[in-house]
Order: sequence, then C-alpha cells, then structure tokens
Amino acid sequence: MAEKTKRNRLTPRLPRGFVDREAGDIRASEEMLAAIRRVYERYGFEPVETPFFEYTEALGKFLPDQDRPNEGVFSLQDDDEAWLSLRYDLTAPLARYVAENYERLPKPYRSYRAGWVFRNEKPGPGRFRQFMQFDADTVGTPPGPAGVAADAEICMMAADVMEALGIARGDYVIKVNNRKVLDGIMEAIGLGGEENAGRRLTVLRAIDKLDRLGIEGVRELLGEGRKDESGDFTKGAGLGTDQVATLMEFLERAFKAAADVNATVASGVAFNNEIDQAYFLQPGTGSFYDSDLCVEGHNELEGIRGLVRAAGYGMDRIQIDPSVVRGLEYYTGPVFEAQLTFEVPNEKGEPVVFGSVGGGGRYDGLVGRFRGEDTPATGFSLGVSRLASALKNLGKLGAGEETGPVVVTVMDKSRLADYQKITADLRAGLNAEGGPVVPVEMYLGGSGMKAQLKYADRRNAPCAVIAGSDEFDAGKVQVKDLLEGKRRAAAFDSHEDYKDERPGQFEVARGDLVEEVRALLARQRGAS
RNA sequence: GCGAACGUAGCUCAGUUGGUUAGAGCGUCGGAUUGUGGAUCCGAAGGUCGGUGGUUCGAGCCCACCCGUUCGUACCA
Repeated sequence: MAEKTKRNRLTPRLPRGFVDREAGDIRASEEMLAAIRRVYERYGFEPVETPFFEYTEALGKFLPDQDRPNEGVFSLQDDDEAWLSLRYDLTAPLARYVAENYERLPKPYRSYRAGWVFRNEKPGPGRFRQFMQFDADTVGTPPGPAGVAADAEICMMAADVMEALGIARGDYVIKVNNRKVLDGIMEAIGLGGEENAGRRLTVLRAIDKLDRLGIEGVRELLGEGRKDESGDFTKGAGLGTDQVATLMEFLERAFKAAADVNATVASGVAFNNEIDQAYFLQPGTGSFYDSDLCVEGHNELEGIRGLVRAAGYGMDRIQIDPSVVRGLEYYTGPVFEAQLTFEVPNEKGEPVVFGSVGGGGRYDGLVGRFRGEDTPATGFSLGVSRLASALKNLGKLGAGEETGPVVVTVMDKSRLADYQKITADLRAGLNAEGGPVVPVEMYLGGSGMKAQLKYADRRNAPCAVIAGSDEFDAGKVQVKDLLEGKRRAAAFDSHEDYKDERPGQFEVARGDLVEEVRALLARQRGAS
C-alpha cells in the first residue's frame, strides 16, 4: 500500500529553462530595480505596464503555423481562434500601447517599465525561458536634431544606470553604432534591395561574431563559410573577393579606431577629440563612404557623440563601436549596447569578459506598423538577471546575509496566550512607524526547546526569547543573544560547561523586555 | 536545430571483466541533554542506480529509443 503510493507519486519538477527565486534573489533584484527606476525617473520617464500576453501579430512574429505554433515564442489560441503569445520583449508591446493610445499620450512620450518576458528556446546556463527586462523608451521625437538628442539621452541614462548600480566607471561601457553606416556600405557593394535582404542579414551576423571569431573568422563567414572545431560547417554570405575586401577594409579601419580609443581610455584620458573622431570619415573622398546612407549614419553618430561629450560623458563611458550590430530586424538607426568590461572567472577558472547586459536602439518602424506612417522611437533594454549575477560577481549584491526574526520560543504550550502577548509587544515596540522592519515571530512548530533554538539559528535570528514557569512566576524573561552565543561557543569543548554557561543569555524583567531587545539589536548592528 | 559527453541518497562522489543485500563523506532527523542553538559520541531515515524496452541464468554496468544536464555550433526579436 505504502509502496504503491510512493510509486505513483508525482515527481516535483521545475520546467526546464525556468527558475524559482528565493528570498535573497528577490530582495536583491528589488533593490536593483529601485536603483534603476530612480535613474529613469530623474530623466522624466514615467512608468507604464502592459500585460504578458499580446496578439501574436502585434509582436511582429508571423502567425504561428499549425505544425510549430510555438517556435521561439509561447503561443496559444484564444476561443475566438485568434493567436495569443507571451511577450518576448517589452518593446513590441510598448509599440502596440503607444499606437493604440496615440492621441491621448503627450509626445514625445517617455516611459519605462520592468517586466517578465518569455522565449521558447533552448535554455542554457544564465539563459532562461522567463527573464526580466527593464526598458526605457522615448517615442515621437521628430527626426533631426531632436531625435539625435533623444538617442544621446538614452545612452547617458544607460551609463547613469550602471553607476547607480555601483558599477565603477571603467567597469562598463555604453557602445554606440549606427545601422545606416553598414547598410550604406552594403548598398555600395551591391547588396541593396529586397532580393539581398538574406545576404545582408548573414553579413550582419558575421560582423556580430567578431569578438568571438576574430577578424579571420568574420572574413570566412563573409565568403564561402567557416568550419568550426567540432567539424560543423556554417555557410557564409558567399560574397565575392572585392565585396569581402571592401567590408574588411571598413572593419579593419573601424577597429583600429576602436582600439585607439580603448588604449587612450586605458591611459586615463577620457576626452580626446582627435582619437574620438578617427572613426568618422571625411565625405567627398570618392569611396563607398559617400553613400548617402553612410553619411547620414555618420552624421547621426557624430551628433550623439557631440552631445554626450558636451554633457561630460567621456570615451570611458560612451564609445562609438562599429562591431555593435544588435537587433538584426527592427532597428533603423543608432544601436546601443551596455557592456561590462571586467573579467570574471568561468567554471573552468579562466577569466572571461562579462559582456553585454543590455541594449537598444532606434526603431522608427515599429509603432508605424499600427499607424501607417513611421513614428520615431528610441529605447534601451536592460537584462535584469544578467546584471544581477554581474553585481553578485562584483560583490555589490547580496553581500550581507539577511537578519532573521526575533524568535519567541514556546516552552509551555498551555501559556500560548502569554507568548503571543510577548511577541505582539516586541513586534509593536521594535517596529517604529516608517522605520526599518524588525521581524518578530512566535515559534509555531511542535518541537522542544532544543529544536526551537536550532530553528532560530537556521533562520539567522539575532536573538531568542525564552520563558517558562520559573520566569513567569518571577515576572522575568530570558533573552538569548544568538550571535554573541555563537561567537563564544567555540571556546567550550565540554557540552556541560556550554550548557551551564549559556553564553549570550541574560535575564530581564518582563516590563523591560522591549527596551532590552532594542538595545541588544542596536549593539549587534554596531558590532557588525 | 545539429554534434558530442555525462546522468548512482538532499549535495559531492565510489561501485572491479556483467554476479548475492548498491556504499562513503557532508547534510538531515533522533538520542546522550524530560529547559537551551555550537563541539563530541551513539543511532536512524533517506535510492523507481534519469525513464522505457531489449540482450542475458543474472544488468548500476551491455544495446536501442526517450528525458534531463553540460560543452561546441546555429538561432536570439
């Protein structure tokens, strides 16, 4: 019978790619969210919240086909047969919200929101099917100088967020690029037009891999393709020699400029116009750089550069970097990426750069899908979980163990009312209005004294309150300082002595209990 | 998605060429201590050996498929 029950018992199983979050994680991420929120608020952004589900077409995904309705996203069919999907980012839902409420909203509309997003894809270490993003976007700034200013503001705000989270200047960098530059070059080498969209995508993907594969790897991917060490072959863009040469010329030049910037920053110089501008090309040289798109892209980048430098943000915080590709589909202009530059040991102990924790850019077409005309928009999205693990690595998060509750032990079960009164007095007396929370609880389990103290210990309680008939008769209470007791425990090797001495424990009058515990907690805070 | 490796107690792992009842350390719980968290000693619980099917007199070990984890690669709004 018992065996049978056991056999049929369900195994508790967390679905793959999802995580349970425990007290420490939740407190840490709430702290982070509050810090990020303060920065966004300072820039005049206001919160908005949209639901987890959207109509699938609103997310910009093709309608799921019957065979694989959940490719990439989690989708289900409503009872009116319409397809719904869990949102996979916060940008597409924002575009829907803005388009739907366009007439009511002040333009430009600045908003921020934090929320869970879902992706139905292969999970891995640090990669989940549900994770949190924290976005800020400006919608409706007209093109031209105002639009460039909106982009610059997003970059500066991203930098401010990093520092608000305690990430030191130099440990992060906000990188900026412009899709128009690469698009212009690709156009110039004959990759323009609808029929080349696929190849353009392949080229962008190849460039995106530069940090991992190096310049030669990218060259292979632009041409025939590349075979990796596992023998797997990745098909390349199939470009001709001249086309590859042109792209590589641009890349090498751009990376030389980026390397110079890094070297300058490393030497402690954050402002140097000449080095800062080396990436920018002089028009009229007769090269592919004269493509209209390219020039436009460069002008926008130069505009952003000028604004952030004028505002005091140097190359150590915001950099132009031609390898930032990002968002292969909907970005239409400037793109941003927040990178952490410090190294952390991986599981093999090798140092690796932490890398990207967020990104964004200009997406002028996204709101327009609902409105029939382009609506300029620019924004930024932070990966909260990745940032959290980065901060943990820096020791900026979850450093101190949370102090547990004051535990009122129960020795005599016939006097529960008395223990409850003690608990209530402590709870009321230790928790001033608007002050920090001091948790107080009465032990609610069924075990004896020994187990109750073990429980208090495991809860990381600062102290326990003990009272039996002796104490009640005398109008006294025992207060046990668990931290002090723990510290002194090592000095005992006989349990008898340990028990007789009761290190950290003292007796107080019932009427003084709240005051005594308050003083004890203050002493502990002072000592730590 | 493709390729590879791995999967034994809550955790870290041992388990011989296929051979009887699958072990250890740590952790958990109980006792020594009916009113006191540590240390020490004693004891106990805890396993569908990832799952299903097969080969065999006999499978933790061999084979097939599935699930899961990890690594590489692709994708990443």
